[in-house]
Amino acid sequence: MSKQELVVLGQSDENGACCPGLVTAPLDEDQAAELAKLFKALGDPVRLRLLSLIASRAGGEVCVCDLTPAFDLSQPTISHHLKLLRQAGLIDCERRGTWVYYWALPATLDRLAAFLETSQTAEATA
Amino acid sequence: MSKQELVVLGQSDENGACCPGLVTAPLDEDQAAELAKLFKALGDPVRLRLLSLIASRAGGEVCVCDLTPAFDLSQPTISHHLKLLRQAGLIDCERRGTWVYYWALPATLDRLAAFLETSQTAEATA
DNA sequence: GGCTTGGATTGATGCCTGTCGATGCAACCT
DNA sequence: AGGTTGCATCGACAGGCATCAATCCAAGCC
Repeated sequence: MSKQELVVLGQSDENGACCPGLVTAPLDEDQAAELAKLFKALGDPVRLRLLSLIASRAGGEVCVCDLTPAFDLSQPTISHHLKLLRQAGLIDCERRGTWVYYWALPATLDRLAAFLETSQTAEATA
Repeated sequence: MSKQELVVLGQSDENGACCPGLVTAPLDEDQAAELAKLFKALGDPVRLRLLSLIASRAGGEVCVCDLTPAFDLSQPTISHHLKLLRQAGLIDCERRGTWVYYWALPATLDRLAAFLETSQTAEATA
């Protein structure tokens, strides 16, 4: 059948869409290594909560001073986790005067979501 | 809009849909811990490749004997990774005569995908 | 200038985890 | 029964990682 023909679509690899989708085709080592980095960044309860705190924020931005007290951890530890999330491309930040603000990067999240989706909802109308 | 109304649906917590979605609301510690376990399972290149090999298989099943030679790793190591994927609920297996066959569990993958999706595509018609 | 406060960085420490060789176990085959 | 093959388990080891106290830097304030 043409099943294998279809898959080739999504993997342009140029814009960051990356990777054909988990169900679509086996990953090569490079793709797997890159995606693993992202999932590893999500593989910690503290980072997940941090990310959800940031991503669910109405204004789209959160000051670190609002994040730290939400955890029973030291300030350096929170800072460390934020750094990992940022290095993974899941969030970004900016210093604005005294405070540092973080926000989520939806593109990375959606990319991972698309990768995991098994029922390829062919929403790619483009 | 009714955006926030829609999301509440999926979080029944009874069937495994779990968790309101990353962008929707902050996670509590239990939700974060449970999801982190899943993402941690995905946070390794070898496991990602294993999962993609299994999930993309036409028949839906793969014999371990087909998986092991695809890696430059010892057989116990592959077995170890398969065990972790299975404990995470991402795959399951069955011994059939001499060989053991693995298959993917799409429900878990779709659940994670739905959790990560930022643009809640309200596809939950059910 | 000094002081204070918000965050990031550093270094150290203990745990977790990926890997392997060796072994065990189950199923097939003489 | 004995031998062989496919996988899982065990024990050990090395590297990675989460955490903290101490420190440092930047920005505001006196």
